[in-house]
Amino acid sequence: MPELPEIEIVKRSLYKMINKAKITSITINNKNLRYKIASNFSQSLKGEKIIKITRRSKYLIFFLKTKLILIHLGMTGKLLIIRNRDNATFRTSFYYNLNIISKHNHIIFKLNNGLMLIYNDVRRFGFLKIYKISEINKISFLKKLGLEPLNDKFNIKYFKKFSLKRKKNIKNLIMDQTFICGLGNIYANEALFMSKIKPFRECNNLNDVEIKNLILSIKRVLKLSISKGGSSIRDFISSSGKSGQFQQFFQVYGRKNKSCSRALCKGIIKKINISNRSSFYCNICQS
DNA sequence: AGGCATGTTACAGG
DNA sequence: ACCTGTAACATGCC
Repeated sequence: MPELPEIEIVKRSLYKMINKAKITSITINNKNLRYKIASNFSQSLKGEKIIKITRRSKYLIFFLKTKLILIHLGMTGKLLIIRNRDNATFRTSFYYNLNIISKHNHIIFKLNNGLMLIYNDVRRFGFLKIYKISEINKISFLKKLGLEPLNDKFNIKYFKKFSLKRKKNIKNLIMDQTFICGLGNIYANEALFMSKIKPFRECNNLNDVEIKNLILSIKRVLKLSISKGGSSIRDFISSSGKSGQFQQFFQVYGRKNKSCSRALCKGIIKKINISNRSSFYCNICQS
Protein backbone atom coordinates (compact mmCIF):
# COMPACT_ATOMS: atom_id res chain seq x y z
CA MET A 1 0.00 0.00 0.00
CA PRO A 2 2.75 2.07 -0.77
CA GLU A 3 2.86 5.64 -1.81
CA LEU A 4 3.17 8.72 0.38
CA PRO A 5 -0.57 9.35 0.98
CA GLU A 6 -1.24 5.76 2.03
CA ILE A 7 1.68 5.76 4.46
CA GLU A 8 0.52 9.09 5.86
CA ILE A 9 -2.96 7.65 6.45
CA VAL A 10 -1.49 4.58 8.14
CA LYS A 11 0.62 6.80 10.35
CA ARG A 12 -2.40 8.84 11.39
CA SER A 13 -4.58 5.85 12.16
CA LEU A 14 -1.77 4.15 14.09
CA TYR A 15 -1.09 7.30 16.03
CA LYS A 16 -4.64 7.50 17.33
CA MET A 17 -4.67 3.92 18.52
CA ILE A 18 -1.22 2.94 19.70
CA ASN A 19 0.77 6.04 20.52
CA LYS A 20 2.07 5.75 24.12
CA ALA A 21 1.28 2.04 24.24
CA LYS A 22 3.81 -0.45 25.59
CA ILE A 23 4.87 -3.57 23.71
CA THR A 24 4.25 -6.49 26.04
CA SER A 25 5.17 -9.38 23.73
CA ILE A 26 5.98 -10.19 20.13
CA THR A 27 5.22 -13.24 18.01
CA ILE A 28 7.22 -13.79 14.83
CA ASN A 29 5.60 -16.19 12.38
CA ASN A 30 7.91 -15.51 9.46
CA LYS A 31 11.34 -13.85 9.66
CA ASN A 32 11.85 -13.81 5.92
CA LEU A 33 10.75 -10.38 4.83
CA ARG A 34 12.76 -8.31 2.39
CA TYR A 35 15.47 -8.35 5.03
CA LYS A 36 15.51 -11.12 7.56
CA ILE A 37 14.14 -10.10 10.95
CA ALA A 38 17.06 -9.78 13.39
CA SER A 39 17.43 -12.63 15.86
CA ASN A 40 17.19 -10.25 18.86
CA PHE A 41 14.11 -8.46 17.46
CA SER A 42 11.60 -9.57 20.10
CA GLN A 43 14.06 -9.33 22.97
CA SER A 44 15.08 -5.85 21.96
CA LEU A 45 11.52 -4.46 21.81
CA LYS A 46 9.81 -6.18 24.69
CA GLY A 47 8.65 -3.71 27.37
CA GLU A 48 9.38 -0.68 25.18
CA LYS A 49 6.90 2.17 24.93
CA ILE A 50 5.91 3.70 21.58
CA ILE A 51 6.60 7.37 22.14
CA LYS A 52 6.15 8.83 18.68
CA ILE A 53 5.25 7.67 15.15
CA THR A 54 6.49 9.62 12.15
CA ARG A 55 6.65 9.23 8.39
CA ARG A 56 9.55 9.99 6.05
CA SER A 57 8.79 9.28 2.38
CA LYS A 58 7.21 5.82 2.32
CA TYR A 59 8.87 4.82 5.59
CA LEU A 60 7.25 4.75 9.00
CA ILE A 61 9.37 5.32 12.09
CA PHE A 62 8.28 4.18 15.56
CA PHE A 63 10.28 6.04 18.17
CA LEU A 64 10.83 4.19 21.43
CA LYS A 65 12.94 5.45 24.33
CA THR A 66 16.39 4.92 22.83
CA LYS A 67 15.57 2.84 19.76
CA LEU A 68 13.46 3.22 16.67
CA ILE A 69 11.73 0.78 14.35
CA LEU A 70 12.02 1.60 10.66
CA ILE A 71 9.18 0.09 8.64
CA HIS A 72 8.66 -0.12 4.90
CA LEU A 73 5.50 -1.76 3.59
CA GLY A 74 6.86 -2.75 0.17
CA MET A 75 4.01 -3.48 -2.24
CA THR A 76 1.54 -5.34 -0.05
CA GLY A 77 2.53 -4.69 3.56
CA LYS A 78 -0.20 -3.74 6.02
CA LEU A 79 -0.20 -2.74 9.67
CA LEU A 80 -3.44 -3.91 11.22
CA ILE A 81 -4.81 -3.25 14.65
CA ILE A 82 -7.22 -5.56 16.36
CA ARG A 83 -8.48 -6.00 19.88
CA ASN A 84 -6.61 -8.53 21.99
CA ARG A 85 -9.69 -10.49 22.92
CA ASP A 86 -10.83 -11.00 19.31
CA ASN A 87 -10.43 -14.60 18.44
CA ALA A 88 -9.30 -16.07 15.13
CA THR A 89 -12.84 -16.52 13.92
CA PHE A 90 -13.66 -12.91 14.46
CA ARG A 91 -10.47 -11.83 12.72
CA THR A 92 -11.10 -14.01 9.74
CA SER A 93 -14.64 -12.82 9.24
CA PHE A 94 -13.78 -9.21 9.93
CA TYR A 95 -11.04 -9.18 7.33
CA TYR A 96 -12.70 -11.53 4.90
CA ASN A 97 -14.16 -8.71 2.85
CA LEU A 98 -10.89 -6.85 2.95
CA ASN A 99 -8.69 -9.58 1.51
CA ILE A 100 -6.64 -10.07 4.64
CA ILE A 101 -5.36 -13.61 4.87
CA SER A 102 -4.05 -14.47 8.29
CA LYS A 103 -1.33 -16.77 6.95
CA HIS A 104 0.44 -13.55 5.94
CA ASN A 105 0.41 -12.18 9.49
CA HIS A 106 4.18 -12.32 9.89
CA ILE A 107 4.75 -10.30 13.04
CA ILE A 108 2.35 -9.66 15.90
CA PHE A 109 2.95 -7.08 18.62
CA LYS A 110 0.82 -7.43 21.71
CA LEU A 111 0.30 -4.07 23.44
CA ASN A 112 -0.65 -3.14 26.99
CA ASN A 113 -3.74 -1.19 25.90
CA GLY A 114 -5.76 -4.20 24.81
CA LEU A 115 -4.73 -3.96 21.17
CA MET A 116 -2.49 -5.99 18.90
CA LEU A 117 -0.51 -4.59 16.00
CA ILE A 118 -0.05 -7.02 13.11
CA TYR A 119 2.39 -6.78 10.24
CA ASN A 120 0.74 -8.60 7.31
CA ASP A 121 2.48 -8.77 3.93
CA VAL A 122 1.48 -11.07 1.06
CA ARG A 123 4.54 -10.60 -1.09
CA ARG A 124 7.01 -9.89 1.73
CA PHE A 125 8.74 -7.00 -0.04
CA GLY A 126 8.48 -4.89 3.09
CA PHE A 127 10.72 -4.90 6.16
CA LEU A 128 11.13 -3.87 9.79
CA LYS A 129 14.51 -2.91 11.21
CA ILE A 130 15.64 -1.65 14.60
CA TYR A 131 18.19 1.15 15.04
CA LYS A 132 19.46 3.28 17.91
CA ILE A 133 17.92 6.75 17.81
CA SER A 134 21.40 8.19 18.26
CA GLU A 135 22.32 6.68 14.90
CA ILE A 136 19.32 7.95 12.98
CA ASN A 137 21.50 10.07 10.72
CA LYS A 138 23.43 7.01 9.62
CA ILE A 139 20.44 5.05 8.33
CA SER A 140 21.22 4.43 4.67
CA PHE A 141 17.56 4.14 3.63
CA LEU A 142 16.84 7.63 4.93
CA LYS A 143 20.14 9.25 4.01
CA LYS A 144 19.63 8.91 0.30
CA LEU A 145 16.12 10.39 0.22
CA GLY A 146 15.48 13.71 -1.47
CA LEU A 147 12.98 16.37 -0.39
CA GLU A 148 9.51 15.62 0.85
CA PRO A 149 7.29 16.82 -2.01
CA LEU A 150 4.97 18.64 0.41
CA ASN A 151 7.90 20.60 1.82
CA ASP A 152 7.98 24.27 0.79
CA LYS A 153 11.59 23.80 -0.27
CA PHE A 154 10.31 21.72 -3.16
CA ASN A 155 10.05 24.70 -5.52
CA ILE A 156 11.05 25.70 -9.04
CA LYS A 157 14.59 26.57 -8.01
CA TYR A 158 15.18 23.15 -6.46
CA PHE A 159 13.50 21.47 -9.42
CA LYS A 160 15.67 23.16 -12.04
CA LYS A 161 18.87 22.67 -10.12
CA PHE A 162 18.25 18.94 -10.25
CA SER A 163 16.52 18.52 -13.62
CA LEU A 164 18.59 20.73 -15.90
CA LYS A 165 21.69 18.60 -15.56
CA ARG A 166 19.83 15.38 -16.27
CA LYS A 167 18.47 13.70 -19.35
CA LYS A 168 15.95 11.24 -18.01
CA ASN A 169 12.26 11.42 -18.78
CA ILE A 170 10.03 13.46 -16.51
CA LYS A 171 8.11 10.52 -15.10
CA ASN A 172 11.26 8.78 -13.97
CA LEU A 173 12.53 12.06 -12.55
CA ILE A 174 9.55 12.62 -10.27
CA MET A 175 9.73 8.98 -9.17
CA ASP A 176 13.45 9.33 -8.42
CA GLN A 177 13.50 9.09 -4.62
CA THR A 178 16.77 11.01 -4.42
CA PHE A 179 15.01 14.00 -6.03
CA ILE A 180 11.65 13.96 -4.25
CA CYS A 181 10.52 11.00 -2.23
CA GLY A 182 7.16 9.39 -1.74
CA LEU A 183 5.77 9.44 -5.27
CA GLY A 184 5.21 6.06 -6.87
CA ASN A 185 3.68 4.96 -10.14
CA ILE A 186 0.09 6.03 -9.49
CA TYR A 187 0.72 9.55 -8.26
CA ALA A 188 3.43 10.17 -10.86
CA ASN A 189 0.89 9.37 -13.59
CA GLU A 190 -1.80 11.48 -11.95
CA ALA A 191 0.44 14.50 -11.35
CA LEU A 192 1.60 14.49 -14.99
CA PHE A 193 -1.97 14.33 -16.21
CA MET A 194 -2.99 17.15 -13.90
CA SER A 195 -0.17 19.34 -15.21
CA LYS A 196 -0.77 18.31 -18.87
CA ILE A 197 2.73 16.94 -19.45
CA LYS A 198 3.48 13.70 -21.30
CA PRO A 199 5.39 11.24 -19.13
CA PHE A 200 8.17 10.55 -21.65
CA ARG A 201 9.22 14.20 -22.09
CA GLU A 202 12.88 14.89 -21.31
CA CYS A 203 13.04 16.53 -17.89
CA ASN A 204 15.42 19.28 -19.02
CA ASN A 205 13.05 20.42 -21.75
CA LEU A 206 10.19 21.68 -19.60
CA ASN A 207 9.55 25.40 -19.50
CA ASP A 208 9.05 27.35 -16.28
CA VAL A 209 5.27 27.33 -16.53
CA GLU A 210 5.23 23.56 -16.96
CA ILE A 211 7.58 23.07 -14.02
CA LYS A 212 5.46 25.31 -11.81
CA ASN A 213 2.33 23.45 -12.82
CA LEU A 214 3.94 20.10 -12.20
CA ILE A 215 5.17 21.08 -8.73
CA LEU A 216 1.70 22.35 -7.84
CA SER A 217 0.05 19.23 -9.28
CA ILE A 218 2.29 16.90 -7.29
CA LYS A 219 1.45 18.70 -4.06
CA ARG A 220 -2.22 18.93 -4.97
CA VAL A 221 -2.69 15.26 -5.89
CA LEU A 222 -0.93 14.09 -2.72
CA LYS A 223 -2.99 16.35 -0.47
CA LEU A 224 -6.21 15.43 -2.24
CA SER A 225 -5.51 11.74 -1.82
CA ILE A 226 -4.66 12.15 1.87
CA SER A 227 -7.96 13.98 2.33
CA LYS A 228 -9.77 10.98 0.79
CA GLY A 229 -7.99 8.44 2.99
CA GLY A 230 -5.50 7.29 0.34
CA SER A 231 -6.07 4.92 -2.56
CA SER A 232 -7.40 1.41 -2.15
CA ILE A 233 -6.56 -0.54 -5.26
CA ARG A 234 -6.24 -4.23 -4.74
CA ASP A 235 -6.18 -4.32 -0.99
CA PHE A 236 -4.93 -1.20 0.72
CA ILE A 237 -6.72 -0.52 3.96
CA SER A 238 -5.72 1.75 6.80
CA SER A 239 -4.83 0.27 10.14
CA SER A 240 -8.33 0.88 11.41
CA GLY A 241 -9.68 -1.35 8.64
CA LYS A 242 -11.05 1.43 6.48
CA SER A 243 -10.31 1.54 2.79
CA GLY A 244 -9.35 4.78 1.08
CA GLN A 245 -11.48 6.47 -1.54
CA PHE A 246 -9.00 8.23 -3.77
CA GLN A 247 -9.02 5.49 -6.40
CA GLN A 248 -12.42 6.80 -7.43
CA PHE A 249 -10.72 10.03 -8.36
CA PHE A 250 -7.98 8.61 -10.59
CA GLN A 251 -7.95 10.61 -13.80
CA VAL A 252 -5.53 8.48 -15.85
CA TYR A 253 -4.11 5.59 -13.85
CA GLY A 254 -5.63 2.32 -15.06
CA ARG A 255 -7.82 4.09 -17.63
CA LYS A 256 -6.33 2.58 -20.81
CA ASN A 257 -8.54 3.17 -23.88
CA LYS A 258 -11.05 5.20 -21.90
CA SER A 259 -11.92 8.70 -22.92
CA CYS A 260 -10.04 11.55 -21.30
CA SER A 261 -11.74 12.72 -18.14
CA ARG A 262 -10.95 16.36 -18.82
CA ALA A 263 -13.99 18.36 -19.86
CA LEU A 264 -14.01 19.22 -23.56
CA CYS A 265 -11.02 16.99 -24.34
CA LYS A 266 -11.79 14.29 -26.91
CA GLY A 267 -8.61 12.33 -26.17
CA ILE A 268 -8.26 8.63 -25.40
CA ILE A 269 -5.98 7.44 -22.61
CA LYS A 270 -2.91 5.59 -23.90
CA LYS A 271 -0.87 3.05 -21.99
CA ILE A 272 2.86 2.68 -22.56
CA ASN A 273 5.74 1.19 -20.64
CA ILE A 274 8.37 3.47 -19.16
CA SER A 275 11.17 1.64 -17.36
CA ASN A 276 8.89 -1.34 -17.07
CA ARG A 277 6.15 0.55 -15.27
CA SER A 278 2.73 1.17 -16.77
CA SER A 279 2.34 4.77 -17.80
CA PHE A 280 -0.95 6.35 -18.79
CA TYR A 281 -1.48 9.66 -20.55
CA CYS A 282 -3.91 11.51 -22.78
CA ASN A 283 -2.51 11.94 -26.24
CA ILE A 284 -4.35 15.23 -26.77
CA CYS A 285 -4.34 17.35 -23.63
CA GLN A 286 -0.93 16.30 -22.30
CA SER A 287 1.85 17.83 -24.37
C1' DA B 1 -1.05 -20.05 -19.06
C1' DG B 2 0.88 -15.79 -19.06
C1' DG B 3 0.90 -11.12 -17.86
C1' DC B 4 0.42 -7.88 -14.50
C1' DA B 5 0.71 -5.58 -9.79
C1' DT B 6 1.10 0.90 -5.13
C1' DG B 7 8.51 -0.87 -4.47
C1' DT B 8 13.50 -1.24 -4.26
C1' DT B 9 17.96 -2.93 -5.44
C1' DA B 10 21.72 -4.90 -8.18
C1' DC B 11 23.93 -5.43 -12.33
C1' DA B 12 25.16 -5.08 -17.18
C1' DG B 13 25.95 -2.17 -20.87
C1' DG B 14 25.81 2.25 -23.44
C1' DA C 1 28.75 9.99 -13.57
C1' DC C 2 24.43 9.17 -15.56
C1' DC C 3 21.03 6.62 -17.93
C1' DT C 4 18.25 2.47 -19.47
C1' DG C 5 16.77 -2.11 -19.41
C1' DT C 6 16.46 -6.38 -17.08
C1' DA C 7 15.99 -9.42 -13.42
C1' DA C 8 15.19 -10.52 -8.76
C1' DC C 9 12.45 -10.76 -4.55
C1' DA C 10 7.04 -13.72 -3.55
C1' DT C 11 2.24 -14.16 -4.17
C1' DG C 12 -2.27 -13.65 -6.04
C1' DC C 13 -5.49 -12.13 -9.44
C1' DC C 14 -7.45 -11.74 -14.06
